[in-house]
Amino acid sequence: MADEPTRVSRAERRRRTEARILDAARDLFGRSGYDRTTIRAVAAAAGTDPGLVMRYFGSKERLFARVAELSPDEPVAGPAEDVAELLLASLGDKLRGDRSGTVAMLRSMLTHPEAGREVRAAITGRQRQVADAIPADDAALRAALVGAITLGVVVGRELLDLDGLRDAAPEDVVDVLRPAVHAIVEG
Amino acid sequence: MADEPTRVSRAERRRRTEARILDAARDLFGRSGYDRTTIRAVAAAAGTDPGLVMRYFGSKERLFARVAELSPDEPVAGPAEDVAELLLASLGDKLRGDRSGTVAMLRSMLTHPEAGREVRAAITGRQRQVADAIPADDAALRAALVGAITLGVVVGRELLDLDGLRDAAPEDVVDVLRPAVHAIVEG
DNA sequence: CGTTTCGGTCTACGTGTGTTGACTAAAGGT
DNA sequence: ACCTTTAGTCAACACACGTAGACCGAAACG
Repeated sequence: MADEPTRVSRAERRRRTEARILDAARDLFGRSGYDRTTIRAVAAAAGTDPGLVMRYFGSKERLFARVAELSPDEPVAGPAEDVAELLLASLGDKLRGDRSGTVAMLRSMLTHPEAGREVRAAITGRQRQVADAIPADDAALRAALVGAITLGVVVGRELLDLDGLRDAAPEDVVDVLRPAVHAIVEG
Repeated sequence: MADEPTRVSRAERRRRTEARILDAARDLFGRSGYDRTTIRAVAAAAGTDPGLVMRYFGSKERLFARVAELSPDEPVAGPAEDVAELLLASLGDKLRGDRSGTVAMLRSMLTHPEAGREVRAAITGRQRQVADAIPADDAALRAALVGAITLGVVVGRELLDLDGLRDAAPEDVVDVLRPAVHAIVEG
C-alpha cells in the first residue's frame, strides 16, 4: 500500500490514472454490463473521482467506446478446408485470449445500442469473408451458422459460464468442434 | 380507435388490462432488456398508468418474473442418434416458436442477475440429461457444446439478428446443422 | 337508491444517476 | 521568485426512475 516514493512526472501520473480508470472500467463493464456500471463505481475502483473520469473521457458513452474497441479478426480466405481450420484456430485464440475487453463488448451489446451496432458490423463483415470461401449455394447460411457456433461457445463460456464449458481446455473444445465445423463449411 | 361499445364486466376489464400490460412488458423487455425498460414505458405502451402496473404486479421484478416464465424443454433420452435428432427438433421448435418471452429472458439474462440464474439452471439441467445420453468419456463437454450451438443460433437470430440467420427457414438451419450435431453427439 | 368495491388516474417522495463547475495544490516553465 | 498549467477533489445540479398513497368514478350489490 506504500506509495512509490519515486518522483513521477505529471504526464506519467496522468497516463497511469487513465490506465487505472480504463482497467477498472473494462472489468466493471465486463462483469455488470453497460447500464449497471456507474461512473462512480468505476472511479472508486480506480481509486479516484467521478469528476476526473468525466474530464478524461468526456462521457460514460465515450469511456465505454474506449474500453470496447475490438481488435478485428485476421481475414480468412482460401479453400474450404483451410477456412475451417482457420476458423477453429481463431476460436481457440478467442478462448485463450485476454477476454476482458471482448466480454465487456459482448455483455453490453445486448442492451447498449451502439455497442450492438459495432459488434454486428464486425460479425457481418467476417461472415461475408467466410461465405465467399464456401462453395455451396447456401454459403451465407453456412457462414452464419459457423459464426453462431463461435458466438454460442464464447457467450456460454464467458458470460454464462456454463458448467461443461468454463473448465474445458481450449484445445479440447476445438478438437470436439473440428468435425462439426468441417461438416458445415464443406458440403 | 373506437372503444368497443359492448358491455364488459369488471373482471373481464381487469383481465384485459393485465394482458395488455403483460404483452407490452414482454415486448419491451425483449427489445430493450431489463434495465432500459421502465415501468412508465410499459404502462404507456399498454395505454395505462405506472401505478396500475405496480398494483397488479407488485414490482418491476415480479412483472419481469411473470414475463420471463420459461416453458421447460421436454426431456431427452435414448440412444445417441435419437438424442441428436431430438435436440435438432427442439432447436427447430425454438426457431419457429413464440420467441418473445424467450427473447426477454435471454436479453435480460446478461444484465439481470436473477434472470441469469434461472436460465443457467435451465440450461445446466438439460445439459446433464444430454450428457447422460452420450457414450463418450468427454460427454459433459460435448453436451455443453451442443448447448452452445443452440444458444449461439438463438442469440444470433433473435438478439443480434445476423444477416444470414434472420431470414433463414428453420428447416434449412436444422438441415445444415444436422451432420454437425451428429458429429458432436456421437463419437 | 345508498353503500361498498374496485379499476384506473394523479401527484409526490426518495434515491441514484450522469454531468458540471468551482476549488486546491503541486508541477512546469520563464 | 513568479505565473501558468493541470492532476485531482468536492459539492451540487437536473433528471429519470421505482414506488406509495390519496383520490375519482363507475360497476356490483343489498
